[in-house]
Amino acid sequence: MIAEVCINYQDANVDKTFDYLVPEHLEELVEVGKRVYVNFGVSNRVVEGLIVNVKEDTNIEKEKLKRIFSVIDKIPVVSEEQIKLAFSIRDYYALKLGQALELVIPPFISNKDIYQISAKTDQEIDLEGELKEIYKKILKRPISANSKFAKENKEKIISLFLKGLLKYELKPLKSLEDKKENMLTEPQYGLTDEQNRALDVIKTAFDEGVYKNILLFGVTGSGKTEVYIQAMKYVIEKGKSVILMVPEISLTPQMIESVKNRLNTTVVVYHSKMSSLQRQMAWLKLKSGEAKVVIGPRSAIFAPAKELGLIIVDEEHEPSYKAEKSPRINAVEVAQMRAKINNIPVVLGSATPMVEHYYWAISGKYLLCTLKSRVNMTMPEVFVVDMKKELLEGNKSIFSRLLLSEIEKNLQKGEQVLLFLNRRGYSPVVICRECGYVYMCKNCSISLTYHKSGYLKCHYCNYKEKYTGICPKCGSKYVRQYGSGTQRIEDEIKMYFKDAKILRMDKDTTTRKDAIEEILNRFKRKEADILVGTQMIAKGLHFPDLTLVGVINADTILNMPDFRSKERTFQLLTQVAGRAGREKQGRVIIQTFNPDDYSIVAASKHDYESFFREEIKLRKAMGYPPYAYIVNFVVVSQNEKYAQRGIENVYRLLEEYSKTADAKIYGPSESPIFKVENQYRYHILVKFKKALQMIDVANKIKERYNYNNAELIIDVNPWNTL
DNA sequence: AGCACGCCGACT
DNA sequence: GTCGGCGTGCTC
Repeated sequence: MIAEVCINYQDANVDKTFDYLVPEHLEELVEVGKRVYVNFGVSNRVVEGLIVNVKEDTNIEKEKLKRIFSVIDKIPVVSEEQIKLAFSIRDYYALKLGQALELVIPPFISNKDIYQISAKTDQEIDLEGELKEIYKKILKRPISANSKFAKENKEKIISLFLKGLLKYELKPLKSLEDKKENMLTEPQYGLTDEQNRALDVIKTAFDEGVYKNILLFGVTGSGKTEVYIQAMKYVIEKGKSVILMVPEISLTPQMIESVKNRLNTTVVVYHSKMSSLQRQMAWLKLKSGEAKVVIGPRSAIFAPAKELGLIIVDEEHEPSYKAEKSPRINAVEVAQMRAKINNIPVVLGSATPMVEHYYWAISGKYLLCTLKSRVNMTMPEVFVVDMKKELLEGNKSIFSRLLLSEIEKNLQKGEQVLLFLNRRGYSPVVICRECGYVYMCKNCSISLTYHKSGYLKCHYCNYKEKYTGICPKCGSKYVRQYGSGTQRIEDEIKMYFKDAKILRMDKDTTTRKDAIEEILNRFKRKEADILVGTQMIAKGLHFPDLTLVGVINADTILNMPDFRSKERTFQLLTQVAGRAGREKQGRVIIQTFNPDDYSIVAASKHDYESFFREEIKLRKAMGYPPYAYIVNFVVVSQNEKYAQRGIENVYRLLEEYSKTADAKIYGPSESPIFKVENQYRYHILVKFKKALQMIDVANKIKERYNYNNAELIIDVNPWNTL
């Protein structure tokens, strides 16, 4: 018996598996997905590894193989399905095997805090000196695998393991069962024809047992959630489990509640902010099959759901599904890989589908289900205000005359207002008027934002310094703040409407736990008339008396140097507009310097189709997705020279490997934000015509890049190239 | 990660 | 000549 083992998956430096001989006494314990201790390298040091495959004697020269000397886990910590998924992820994102496996290994397993070490027999064994002391201690009472004692005596404990005296096992769990609430309520408002059709498509795909993408394109309030719930019910009744992905757990409490109440099974939530014990419980419930539904953000796609039958991705266009840090996976793509492995359907739900997904839906690659009619709701009226014109006509304020008069009306009627600006702080730029000096972050090539607290802050690395009002370069007192963030909006609104009660919700006011919920509840109880905020107020909120939404500056996203900027603008405007008048008639005012831009015009008319038609033309002309597959090769180092040398290496490799592929190379060049957290960044953007060629070239470069002074990050299908 | 191997300059 | 610098590559 031979076990294929991935070594050191935590530090991810070894990018292949190794064959080990399984000694006879371990044959029964060895299983794919369990961790083992093995000797590794010339010095034979003891390392942890994960069994990814078990095979019978083949042609391998067994004399060359080392032997596994102990099996750590009683039950596999990773399923064979999850290992397959890790291999797919490694191939697609050109990751090292260890990096990919780390994604499917539950975090608490790495922490080892649910494991304990105990003695195998209850007899005192004949041992010498310190070993005896340690053994006696463990015999008396099992120790936590993560304890200080275990760490301090690692070597000796391992040698006790080698003697076969200790075992490694799951700690008995404290009973933390949450009460099963039996609040099963049936839907009132029955399914509409459109909903029924969508449900049938999902059921059929599930019954057929094939991998298929189903795009559920439904406007806000068209009842997507109801379709999800009915589809989940169907799948659960057939004994299979479901993963429901949501962009952000804190903003979807209503959905979680209704799923919990409506489904006759244990539903677990799976995300990084849970306590370690909560996560262990969720993990065990899924692993045992007790829980058939898991809800969570990006990381939930790796949950150990047993016999997976369906994956649903709600708000599939949300950027939070794409990881911004390496490994830069996209949970939607991972969902598709996992569905493919299991031969099951994926439902992608959105009111503003990602351009690629809609393109594939109308070209027949995906199935398309459309929900057009809104349940008990009307669309808000949208006004686009040309801020150039406002300026020409003498209005120098941040607010247009229309917005001010509409706010006034709302305050008089006692109805609420939402003001949206995609920028926190007071002013994003501070400039000396005498010498032109711009305050920059010491660690990043980013201008510092002035905050009302009297500090200048970097929104990339959180560096902050006290604001003195005196130019550090020339000593002048004529330093001025330019542009506005949410803090300034709040201040200026107070000047116009002295009696209005205002709440602000952005990253700065929501650092405390539960702060988001608190602010939203206060607004819901009508303790404030106006809510000012960033992105986070755009999603899923529902306030009956909110009838006016103001977008202070629609251009902040539009002007980003990114091919998705128009799509993001359309999505965000549509989303934030959807907050107005969900029960009463609502109004939306969009302030912009580009009133004719198609993304803004289409959003104001609630017209996805016309936005898509314009956007897809542009994508085709410029050779962007879905007409190309993009990889961003980024090389990063604290030392500018090293980063430069690294990217030159990548360029040489690219020239060599992309010869036979249909590829266009852009760069190398400095990344748009050259320095972040004291790391210099160079990048090369490559467009491929064929996905397979992209994967092939990216993997070859990963294998051949060996310049240790600068790290190479390969971003497949990037969402931002800053 | 470690460790060995090997190709080059420095130097008893 | 050979000692050791570190760049490169391997570890079942």
